[in-house]
Amino acid sequence: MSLSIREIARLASVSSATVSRVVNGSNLVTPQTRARIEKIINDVHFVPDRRAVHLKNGKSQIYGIIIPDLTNPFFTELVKIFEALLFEKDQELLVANTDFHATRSQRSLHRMLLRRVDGVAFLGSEMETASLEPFFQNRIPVVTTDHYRTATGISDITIDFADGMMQAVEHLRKLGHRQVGFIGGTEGLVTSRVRKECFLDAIVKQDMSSRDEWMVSGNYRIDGGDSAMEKILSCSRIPTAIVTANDLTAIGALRAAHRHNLRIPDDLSIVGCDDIEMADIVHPPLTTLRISRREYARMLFEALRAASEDFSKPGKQFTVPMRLIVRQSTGPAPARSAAKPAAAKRKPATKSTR
Amino acid sequence: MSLSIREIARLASVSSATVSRVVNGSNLVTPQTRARIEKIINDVHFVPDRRAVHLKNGKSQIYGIIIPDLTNPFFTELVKIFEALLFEKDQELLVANTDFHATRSQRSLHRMLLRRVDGVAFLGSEMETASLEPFFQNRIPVVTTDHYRTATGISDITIDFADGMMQAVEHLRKLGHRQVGFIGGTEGLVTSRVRKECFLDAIVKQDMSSRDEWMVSGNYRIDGGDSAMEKILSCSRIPTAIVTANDLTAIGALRAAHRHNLRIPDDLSIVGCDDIEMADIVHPPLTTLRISRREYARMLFEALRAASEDFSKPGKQFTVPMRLIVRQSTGPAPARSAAKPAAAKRKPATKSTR
DNA sequence: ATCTCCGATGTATACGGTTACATTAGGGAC
DNA sequence: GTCCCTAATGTAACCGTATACATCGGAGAT
Repeated sequence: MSLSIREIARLASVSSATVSRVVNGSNLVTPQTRARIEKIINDVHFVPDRRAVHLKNGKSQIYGIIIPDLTNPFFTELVKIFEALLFEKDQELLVANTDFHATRSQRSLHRMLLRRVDGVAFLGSEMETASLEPFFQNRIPVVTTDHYRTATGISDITIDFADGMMQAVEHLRKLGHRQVGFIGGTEGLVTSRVRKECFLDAIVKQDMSSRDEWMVSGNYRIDGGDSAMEKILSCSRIPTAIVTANDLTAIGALRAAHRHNLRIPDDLSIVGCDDIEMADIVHPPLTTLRISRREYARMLFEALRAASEDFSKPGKQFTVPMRLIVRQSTGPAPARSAAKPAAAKRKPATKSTR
Repeated sequence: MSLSIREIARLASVSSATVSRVVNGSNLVTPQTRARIEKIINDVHFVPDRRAVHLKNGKSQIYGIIIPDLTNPFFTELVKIFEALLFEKDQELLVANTDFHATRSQRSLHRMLLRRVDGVAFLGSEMETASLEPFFQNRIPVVTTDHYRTATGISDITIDFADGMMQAVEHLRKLGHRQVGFIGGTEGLVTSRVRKECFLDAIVKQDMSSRDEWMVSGNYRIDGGDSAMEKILSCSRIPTAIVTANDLTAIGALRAAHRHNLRIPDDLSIVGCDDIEMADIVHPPLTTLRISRREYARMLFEALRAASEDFSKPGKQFTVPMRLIVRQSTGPAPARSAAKPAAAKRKPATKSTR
């Protein structure tokens, strides 16, 4: 069907080895021979099949990335940077989206294995540690996130939520807030638990308080933040500030708050997390905990590169810092302390005519 | 290094063919033999190398998608749906981001070729038709967008901007607008030219008017929309409505308008294009021309699938419809006709304390 | 003129699977 | 007991490339 190196060899009346040398720029070929073969290659549009090369030399020049939500800007910005890093090294990126499903995560991991990718960045949801065993066996580097364990060839990256939440809570405390709520991520994920615990820890350490009914789960998406906010607003008392598991959640919370005619930040302060581009565009712009995608992507890349070079080295534990970016969704705590402001009665309909 | 099928064969004292049969579930194996081999496979965590399979049977089970901007939600939503479609068929997706660079487009295309992917969806920026020649030669299906030409194995998808712009302009006309501006996409791209021409066509056909100085280029991103809007607002007269090349552009325009204390839609109406999720979240929610990602992704998929099955068939030209979604960024034209409203004098600084 | 040496090219095998074809063994029909 | 058929297994070639090693021939040294 498609041309092979032997076919070219036949056309040029040389051996396949010589053609291979020409293709790979070996200097063991006469300029004349080279020219002749190159002409033929151009004439027939011959393009060598890299798959054979990869099969031959082991490496596939493909990296895989498994992420939970391809529509979350945080991940796409990350993927974009990561892809650019790979592009420079002539490597490519296989993308798998899991929608937070554990089974999709597992299947995606297994496929990466079948393909013998050169490395996998697993940012997906839960995964059994056991499923990384075959990667070790096949000497395929892996970098996980929030897995809190490393092994030979397997590194881990965690985000410094402990510090981040501390910054966010301190910021709120200085603004006079004492009653703070939290909208978390998808129920049952390790990363959700971590965020929540770090938040609670910060609250306790700074002598502030929260309530069980103000700790609601979201789903890391806008709609989840929206309905979580609805739940909080239906409590008999509401907090003066809310911290969220990520920016999309915060944006959803913002939308629900607007629907209830709450003024942000006058009636309620909201803190996001990630600092996606959108955070600066919504109204009001979000105060949020920034996670540098560039730094994050570089860690993913470095972790995999290091393990590629010397697989025997033990994996490394990386930590990504968080930095509070103060914008306009947080402000001084309202005078009424944790009481429902008048405006919070739900207006039956907005002017929406959609 | 990593286990091969022959290694398993040796451990089980059978031939590699038998192991292969076990792996592929052939019924030409005794239950006892099968059980014995399966046990060994499990014990040593053997995972067959798909690359060899692909090399053998030609297909690689990988599709490639080349897109201009991985951070544009329109594309990521598209990629997500496309990936899900492939996932069902046990196929995978290689993603390449071009950032609108022609050279990156070319290189990405070439790499897809080297990999012998089973098909390529090219949503990138410009590309020479000639670079598709080797895809034809290697019988690799391609689907392009806004390329306005097809060939054997090469399909094309275009968005019905002519109809879409007509809907948008008609909507504005009914609201009393007569003076309409346009913020386009990146200068020099075919798709930008098409959008602009369709807009102008609609304006002329509906007896409305525009001005050269109200026709500004953006870059399909938020910042481009923002600065394009700045340009329009610096004109001696400004239009009462503005149509944009995509939602991100519209959102940027919105931001600039807010900065100038223009009320939307009271002072100025804005129409977006794409209907990304964000369009419904910004303030005010955007009136926009919806392009169904699901439909679009399915066309990409169908085009490639059809060509995979029978490469000899000529490519097909698909058209994606646009549908106007009216939200709150458009309203009746202001009384002052194309005159600058008082508020449009730029306030030196907003309350931004960022 | 002979011997070396090296540059240019060819030969053959490996990579890890699949599979057409060959081989073997065991059971049923006669 | 022979013959035949078939189910189970083995053998070997192939996919497209890289490359270790073999070969060949000409230039330079002696």
